[in-house]
Amino acid sequence: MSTRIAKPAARMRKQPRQARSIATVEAIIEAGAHVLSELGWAGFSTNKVAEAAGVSIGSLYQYFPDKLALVEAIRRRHFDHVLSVIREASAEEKPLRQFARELVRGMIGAHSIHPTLHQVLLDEAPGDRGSRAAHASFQARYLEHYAAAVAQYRNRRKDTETMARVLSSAVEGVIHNAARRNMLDAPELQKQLVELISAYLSGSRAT
Amino acid sequence: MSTRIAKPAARMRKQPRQARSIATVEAIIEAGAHVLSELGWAGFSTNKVAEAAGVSIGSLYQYFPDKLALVEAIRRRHFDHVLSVIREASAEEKPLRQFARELVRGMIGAHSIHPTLHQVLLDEAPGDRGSRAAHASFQARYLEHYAAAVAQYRNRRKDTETMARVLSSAVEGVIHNAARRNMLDAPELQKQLVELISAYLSGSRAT
DNA sequence: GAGAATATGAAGAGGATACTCACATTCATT
DNA sequence: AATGAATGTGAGTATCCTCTTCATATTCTC
Repeated sequence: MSTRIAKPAARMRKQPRQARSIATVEAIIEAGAHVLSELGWAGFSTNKVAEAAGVSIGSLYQYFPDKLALVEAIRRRHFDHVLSVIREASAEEKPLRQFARELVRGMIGAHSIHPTLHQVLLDEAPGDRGSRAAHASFQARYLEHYAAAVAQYRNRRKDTETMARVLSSAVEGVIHNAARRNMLDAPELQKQLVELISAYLSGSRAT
Repeated sequence: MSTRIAKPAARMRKQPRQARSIATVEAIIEAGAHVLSELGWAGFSTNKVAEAAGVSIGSLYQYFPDKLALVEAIRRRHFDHVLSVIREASAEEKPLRQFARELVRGMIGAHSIHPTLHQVLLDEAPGDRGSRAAHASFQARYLEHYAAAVAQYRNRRKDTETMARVLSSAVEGVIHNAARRNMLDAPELQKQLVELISAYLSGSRAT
């Protein structure tokens, strides 16, 4: 990656300049992700986020003009993370099984801290204004990566997109479910998930 | 369906006796499922449910002592439905592919009306008091059915439970996702889901 | 030490919530 | 047709949270 440009800065009321304020903003976003994942969009209130961040509510509004701007910041951070994971797993050509293993490892990593954040972000949290576009674009790129993998391991040209959709939602389903039951670390679960992916992509031809 | 015995009646303030009130209660439960699925536990308010049911808020409290009793009624109805679907699909011995097809068809049917009800019921909605037990018991029986199917098509004795877990959550994930995008009826999606199940259960033996 | 950056939290203004109750309507039964 | 039970109504209560602001206090940079 070329020199990290401070991201387009998501709608902010004021740019943090000192190290102290940068840490504050970071804490707020992190706490926001936590609250969002734990309580859902329902329980996501600015007061709770501030408290969870160990910060005054005033500080929150010092940097985020409103609730939505905060959600957008959280969304952006999470999406970036997830995309990088898939990109890495599907980079280079590698044996199917290895791809599956890396994908599972990466996805579990991306969800183990905030188990349901992904779901909430996609399904519950509203995305008014410009975020609608970013949202769709994330979904598209997300699926693209899966589709690329499918195309690579499956010679059939048809149904690639559908397969990508099925695969991604299956993986998400398993991980989400495991997270809810604190089973994300169970190695046999990881193994079985790898198995599921491999089986589907290698395609058993039994009737 | 054999003669439906009026279920043990979930905690109710008053038993509906006339046809009119039975219809009212039914409308309330149905509307409740709708609201719960559409707005999540967050947006689930008794006032909204009453309005959606086309009934006065007073009528709701005529039969349900409080919000939780209503959720329990909704939960009970949905769980019964889902269980019967799995039971039917995994009844008798049948070829793997046929089992998969029937399972997919049934699960899609059970989720097409209230796409996310299942998730909300399991993850978000609280279950104080005695419902905790019913909740766990449902989960257990739910998994049992999957496990039975896994055991039937897979000779390996090990990991049956994990496989059941993986399978069920994968299926749920795909269906939930498809529902959110109004793709539940897409035949190629159904086909691919059947494929996924079959592939996993018939087990590709590549390392 | 001056001025900017950062942090605070009580308070305002508004809305939503679960639930009650006194009353109106409709039913089943005679 | 009449009577009492069953059913239905919805304005109203009290409570709790919400998002956000602002005047003030602290901490940093230079």
